Amino acid sequence: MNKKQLVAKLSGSLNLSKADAERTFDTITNTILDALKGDDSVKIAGFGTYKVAKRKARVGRNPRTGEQIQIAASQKVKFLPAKALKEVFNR
Amino acid sequence: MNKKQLVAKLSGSLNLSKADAERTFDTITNTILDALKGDDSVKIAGFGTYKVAKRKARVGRNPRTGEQIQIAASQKVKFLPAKALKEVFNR
DNA sequence: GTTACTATATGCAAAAACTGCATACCCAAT
DNA sequence: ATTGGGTATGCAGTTTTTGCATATAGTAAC
Repeated sequence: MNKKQLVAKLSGSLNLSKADAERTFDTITNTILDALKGDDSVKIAGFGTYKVAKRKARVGRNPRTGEQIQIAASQKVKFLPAKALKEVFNR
Repeated sequence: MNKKQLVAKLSGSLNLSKADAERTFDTITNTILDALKGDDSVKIAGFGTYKVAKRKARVGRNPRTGEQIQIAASQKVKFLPAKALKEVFNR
């Protein structure tokens, strides 16, 4: 499912136009993003937690050539599924 | 930020009552969940992709006793941040 | 207020992710 | 409808993450 299909479904469920459904959805993702930018994690009970994880610089390797490569430190958004979410897929 | 705080923010941004904002939010997470249950991944352009990843069975360990334990195969929801999302935190 | 969930901390084995890069593919926006 | 761009895949080898049991503390939900 892509964003377009998701918005179409929401449009029906929420009784909104597709444009409004998309605006609503974008507002939510942007709100989550802003919180993460502000160095905050976002916990959604029953769904999961979004966190920004810091990755240290390290030595990697080009799999083609085997050449060693210095990899800079970075940050990535991690999603940790909540208990309820795990259970849905494991029973 | 927790769900309550997120809903409060959305209530403002979307000009909805808190109850409606929460309903809207829950509808979205449920829609995503349903898609994942249906063995589908959910791609959200500019944000990320939710996938169900299969984890193989493996050997674990009780950290208290050191006793070895067989861990069954399982599934978990993975979130892969989109390029745009990574760039926000790495520049 | 009471119940439920979540984070944490512990040691350690094995799975999985990460790196560059080219290709194929699918989506999004023009 | 076309095209540009993000995304998936495969490759190997090293780094990183995962998740086991369990109690406690803190937070959130109802």
